[in-house]
Amino acid sequence: MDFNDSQRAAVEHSGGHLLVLAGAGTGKTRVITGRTIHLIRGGADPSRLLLLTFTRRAALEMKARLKLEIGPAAEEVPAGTFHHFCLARMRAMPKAFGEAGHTVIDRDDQLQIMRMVRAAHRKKGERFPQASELVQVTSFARNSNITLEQYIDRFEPFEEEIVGRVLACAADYEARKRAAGYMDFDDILFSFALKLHGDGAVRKHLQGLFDHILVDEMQDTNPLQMLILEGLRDPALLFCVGDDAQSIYAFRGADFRNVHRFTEMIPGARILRLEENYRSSQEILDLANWLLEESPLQYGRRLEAVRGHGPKPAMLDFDSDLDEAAWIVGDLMEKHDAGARWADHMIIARAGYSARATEAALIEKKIPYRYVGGTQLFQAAHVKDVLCMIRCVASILDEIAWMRYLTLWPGVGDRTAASMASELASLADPTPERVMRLLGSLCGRNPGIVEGLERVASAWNRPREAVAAACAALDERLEARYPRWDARKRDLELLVRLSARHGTIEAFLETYALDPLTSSMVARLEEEDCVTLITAHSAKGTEAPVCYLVKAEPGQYPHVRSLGDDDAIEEERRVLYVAVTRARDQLTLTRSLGRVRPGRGWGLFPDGPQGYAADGYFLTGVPAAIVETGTGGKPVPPASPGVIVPWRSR
DNA sequence: AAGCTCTGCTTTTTT
DNA sequence: AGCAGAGCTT
Repeated sequence: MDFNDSQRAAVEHSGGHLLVLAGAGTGKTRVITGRTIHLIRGGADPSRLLLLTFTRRAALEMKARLKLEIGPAAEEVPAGTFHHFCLARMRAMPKAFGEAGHTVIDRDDQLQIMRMVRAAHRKKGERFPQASELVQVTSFARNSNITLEQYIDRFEPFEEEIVGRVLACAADYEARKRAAGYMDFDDILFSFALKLHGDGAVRKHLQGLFDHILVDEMQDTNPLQMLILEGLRDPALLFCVGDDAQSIYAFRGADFRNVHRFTEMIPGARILRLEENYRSSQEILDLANWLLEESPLQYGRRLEAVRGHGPKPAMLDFDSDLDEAAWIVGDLMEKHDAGARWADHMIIARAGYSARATEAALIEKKIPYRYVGGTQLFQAAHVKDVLCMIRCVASILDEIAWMRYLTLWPGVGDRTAASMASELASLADPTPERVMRLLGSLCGRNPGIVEGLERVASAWNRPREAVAAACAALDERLEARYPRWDARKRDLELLVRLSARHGTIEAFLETYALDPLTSSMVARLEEEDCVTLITAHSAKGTEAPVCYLVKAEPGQYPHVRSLGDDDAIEEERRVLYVAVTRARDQLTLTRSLGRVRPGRGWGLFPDGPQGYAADGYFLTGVPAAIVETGTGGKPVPPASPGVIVPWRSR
């Protein structure tokens, strides 16, 4: 691999902890993988390196790149998300961590528990925070390593008179979770960090495992994750890579002070900067640079294109999002007809729902696409139904799973299901036979409840068959429950196929809980050359030659929900910055006035178009020199064909 | 106690 | 438009 001077300095850095501040497109991934290879070639033991990434996808990509460069030795390098890593270590030390047997639960399950405890604390007819808000707030506090009381003092999110009951609610949530043997995402980090800092022997052991810890997307780490890094370092050296201009996860507790104060927090650490952009044309970077210059914050960042010049970004206005979608799809087809690959195109949306119109248009024109960051396959209701049935067999104590499974049956509602679940939970010596017998006596006119479970249990050691048995057992129930069953049923076939890749059911369940496979990844298994539809958040770390940024309009950037909170608005700016800097050769921003026809949904401008001056809209006043504009679905006249310098060696 | 209907809200973003 | 939660009817 070739590197420029600053990249090489980072890759070959010796002695001491290092933070690499790498702007968008400056070869961040390249540097991390380069560093890993450099260490291995220099004699480091691959299994004593640790690669921590922010998403599972990033970890997989990193591994793939490593494998390409150094072959099978790449397999020995532990790489994964913080959550993944912590959980694996905890599982490996069951004596130290009492949590070893715990079931990992996802957000849906958290909500389920919170809903149950919330009902007990809410006074009739009172406005009380939704379960989702309660989960969000407690989660944020834990990731920020502060107590809920401190959080409430600082942000005052609730009315005075309900604070006491919110706290009680949170306490109940914890108790209930513990009693059922559940561990949520935050528990994974929290328990690990607690032990790491509270138990000298454990810490010593963990510190002895690694020589180098390499961290990707450092700006998105939260205080809890920083604590984990601080606990693991020395003698292990930290090599962290990040870009504060791309910090977009503050809503989840990420704190870019972990980047700004790196040298204070990690004594002896040094900082290196990467500034040459190898990804985009200068025209695309001009827009990105302008965006940051408009900010009241000093990012002190100006991206310079190594590759040279290309066409200006285009900004096209449409009457409605349908027109917008139709135009994008038409443009895609034109490019494809002219010989471009579908895979070179990425459609970036602010939020899942804002991609819907485009997705519909893609489907209509039968353009192959994958959707990254959208609705996750495993969150689809019918998939959860099947998974919960399997969880019932896995654990007699899995209250959430039992509730969900039992209430699928006719004549069984919350009450009946709850009492059945508690009978099961209190069963002394719960052998499978006893469980089934007890259940048989409880389920009255629904013998199917037990029969299905028995079939799953008898195929337990063959994941594929077990999952297939669960699907078959529920087929009739689910068909009655969901409209458009044919379409949904296909998801279950996928589920069965996915399960075949796992050795045990437990491994299958855990993988899904921790890394919910998006339907897109499933799509990728089937379709190689396809357009990528992706949220701006998921797009971080990726790139494509041609990018469309849909609904780049007022109300989206900044998102209306962030108005009134300066920090949140600034984060929104960075989201837009991330989106813009994904494009290599060509960037098209599209927007519509969001006019709504009465009775059809709601829009940001229910009273009709109000122009583009709405509340702090970031793209108000982009200099004409920076973008080409166009309206009404008519694209701008083709921009002067810019010359893109071919990839230069880096 | 179950299950239906109505209402009102929804839409950030993800491990 | 679609869904979750609340309340009403059976």
